[in-house]
Amino acid sequence: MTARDTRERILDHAERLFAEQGFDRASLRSITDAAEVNLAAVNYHFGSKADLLGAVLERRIGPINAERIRLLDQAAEEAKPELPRLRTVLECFLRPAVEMLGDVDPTILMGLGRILHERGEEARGHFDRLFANVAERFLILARICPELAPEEIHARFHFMIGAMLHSTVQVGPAKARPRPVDPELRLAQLLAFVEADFIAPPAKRESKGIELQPEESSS
Amino acid sequence: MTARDTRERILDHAERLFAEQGFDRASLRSITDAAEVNLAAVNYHFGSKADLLGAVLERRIGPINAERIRLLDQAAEEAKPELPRLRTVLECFLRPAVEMLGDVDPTILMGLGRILHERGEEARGHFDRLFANVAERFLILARICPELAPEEIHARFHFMIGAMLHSTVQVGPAKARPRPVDPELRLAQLLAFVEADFIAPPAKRESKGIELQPEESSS
DNA sequence: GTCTATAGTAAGATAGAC
DNA sequence: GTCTATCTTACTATAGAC
Repeated sequence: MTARDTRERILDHAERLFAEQGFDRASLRSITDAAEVNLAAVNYHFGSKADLLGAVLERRIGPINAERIRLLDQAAEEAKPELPRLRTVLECFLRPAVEMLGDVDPTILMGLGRILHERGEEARGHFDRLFANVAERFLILARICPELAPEEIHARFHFMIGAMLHSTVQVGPAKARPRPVDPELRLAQLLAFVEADFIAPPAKRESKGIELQPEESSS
Repeated sequence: MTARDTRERILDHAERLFAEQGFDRASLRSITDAAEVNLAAVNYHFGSKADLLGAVLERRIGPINAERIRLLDQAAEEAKPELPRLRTVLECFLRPAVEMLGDVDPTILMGLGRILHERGEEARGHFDRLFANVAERFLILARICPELAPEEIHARFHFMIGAMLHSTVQVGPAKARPRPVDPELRLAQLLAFVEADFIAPPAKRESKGIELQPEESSS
């Protein structure tokens, strides 16, 4: 077995087990046992359990974010000397995720999405690092929506990311979750939702979007 | 300090720490330190960490479910010899939660809601136990919606519970979450959403309700 | 790069004195 | 009921042979 095999095998099973059980409950032993590699290989290749999670997320999200930037550059080029339309920019953000994650087991997507919530502050580090480039490039939104203050743009961008993550956390029995949906349809729905969020006037965003079902709980 | 104080103090701080950090990361030691009680008191009063979580959930959800059943009995009595209206029954389910949780710190509600997701199978036991009575009584929905198969009723009921839990998992930076919303407004919104879910024709429930933002992820 | 063996830590649980 | 002290277990991480 080559070193590359070992690395990939660890990543594959770490991803699955993190998603299935959460970061804390998935032990390195269970991961290396499943991957049929030695326990010490994790620290050799990744340094620590936290960095292993980082690598897992990087492998999924990195290519998506690279594609986002590629599409955005292309859209900006085509629109010159104007700015691209809001919807176009949002599509540059959403399309790579919908397309590149379409074939991934939804259970894994849900699980990884949950992990980014689960461990607020610790995951925040991974999160910020992974999205640093994308967030910076998509500041073009500030020029497309000049009526929104920078903090407002920032909040809405985070809201958009959050809505995507949020929507991964499916609830109820598995069979109640209808599965295959046409990717273009999904993209259109998501786009409509997110665009509405960006078009909304500043301030006073109480009863909109995902807030439509107000916070409620545990019962 | 009386025994009752000890019990309540443990429950208070366990609830907070479970909500803030999740079940696994909140250690019994951190809980007993915060509550200023002895470590062994947890096992004395609750038996185990898992049972402590059960008691925390019971304390919040138990009274709500009791009130749900009380309201449903009352509605059924008033409607005799007819069946109560669908909306009335759903309101019997939703109102106690909205009213009785209105004053609870949203952070705690979110945290507890997340825990019920977080640890799928383990939490499922608590979940089923806590909702057993309520689920049984609300089978009256099957008679009110005779066009829906029993499994369909069951799925939609779970979907309703899930939607409530789901909506607790707020995302994005804390300041982006607008807070105080009029309870009656929240109830009305939630009711509209849930009623729409129940009124929908059988099968083919793909692009409705919370599914409106399709499953998507990690990016 | 891979392995064995183990150090070091933190956790849940409990026995037994008071 | 409460406390101290301890048992047992599981984990991450690493040192060092190969």
